[in-house]
Amino acid sequence: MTLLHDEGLTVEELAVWRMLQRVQARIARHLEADLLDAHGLPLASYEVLRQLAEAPGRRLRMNDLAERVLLTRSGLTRMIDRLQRETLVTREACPSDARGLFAVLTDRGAQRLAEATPTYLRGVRTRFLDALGGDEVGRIKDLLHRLGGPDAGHA
Amino acid sequence: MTLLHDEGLTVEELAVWRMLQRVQARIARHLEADLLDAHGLPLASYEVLRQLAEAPGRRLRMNDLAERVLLTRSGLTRMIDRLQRETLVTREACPSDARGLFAVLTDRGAQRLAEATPTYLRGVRTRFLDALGGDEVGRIKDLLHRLGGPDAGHA
DNA sequence: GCTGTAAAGGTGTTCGCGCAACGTTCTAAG
DNA sequence: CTTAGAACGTTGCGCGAACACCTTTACAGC
Repeated sequence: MTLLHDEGLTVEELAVWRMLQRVQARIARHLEADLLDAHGLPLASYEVLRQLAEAPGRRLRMNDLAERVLLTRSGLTRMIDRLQRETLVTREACPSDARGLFAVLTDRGAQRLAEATPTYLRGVRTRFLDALGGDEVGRIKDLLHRLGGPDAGHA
Repeated sequence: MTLLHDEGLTVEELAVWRMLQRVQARIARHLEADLLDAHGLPLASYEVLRQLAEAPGRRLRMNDLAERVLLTRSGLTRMIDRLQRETLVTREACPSDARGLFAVLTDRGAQRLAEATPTYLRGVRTRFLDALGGDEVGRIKDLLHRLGGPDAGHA
């Protein structure tokens, strides 16, 4: 229980944070590689398509979508540009607010998502869940939920 | 316990992975911002300096260091270039292997690290640990350790 | 000794992202 | 009605990272 400096952190606590970083990065990198060379789809793009697929009307406001996929609005603009170039997504005006735009999943986008999803799920299974006991999923979920703040809950 | 596709994942399991991503990204972004505007030091640079400070002789082979900070070798080359420009790090030849280079922490680097560390630790405390009960640290450490694979253990 | 293979590190290039600034539209206060 | 401020999305810019490739060195087999 050796304390570090005057912040009252133990080395163990610090190590936990480092581990969290490593684990997340490692898994994300694997998933990215899997998706990329099986479907030419970056992980971030996959997440965007998935969010849209889950949203009512397959559409989400840019701002809203940006928050969900942890991108800035400008970052999302470029991402949607790319996806639109591949005709996986369209932009549609928002009737109730002329400032707003919807990102809308196209049929091709939905199909592409469907193709990639098995790869993604298999990756999550093998890179992540297999290392955990089934009962531990519930516990880690509980812990992460506490860390996720007030949002972060989208079953 | 609804299952997804044919991979045998539950929605809960998938949600846990998403949460892990969100939590890590959110915290890292906060730490980055804190370090950046208090000391003009990106989080990744901080991690490099810290790894060097903890290493015997304040030095690490480039390849070795790259793995620890989750960078490719080329990424680390540029990073060390930058840190060297600020005289926080030096490169030294490896006596036993002419191909090898050490990245070595300078005194200025150590000092800069010391200045930034309270900010870093305070960030980890407030953005991460405060949301956890003390007893939960041990549990999450155990879980992450399992996910971290054979390495990832540096107290 | 040579030769082939692998490893270490660096370089050219490309790409994705965040920040700051901008135009547009909505909304509230007067 | 007018005007100040905020919200939404986009754009110019610079930075940081990965990928593919290159040089140099180490090490194995013959």
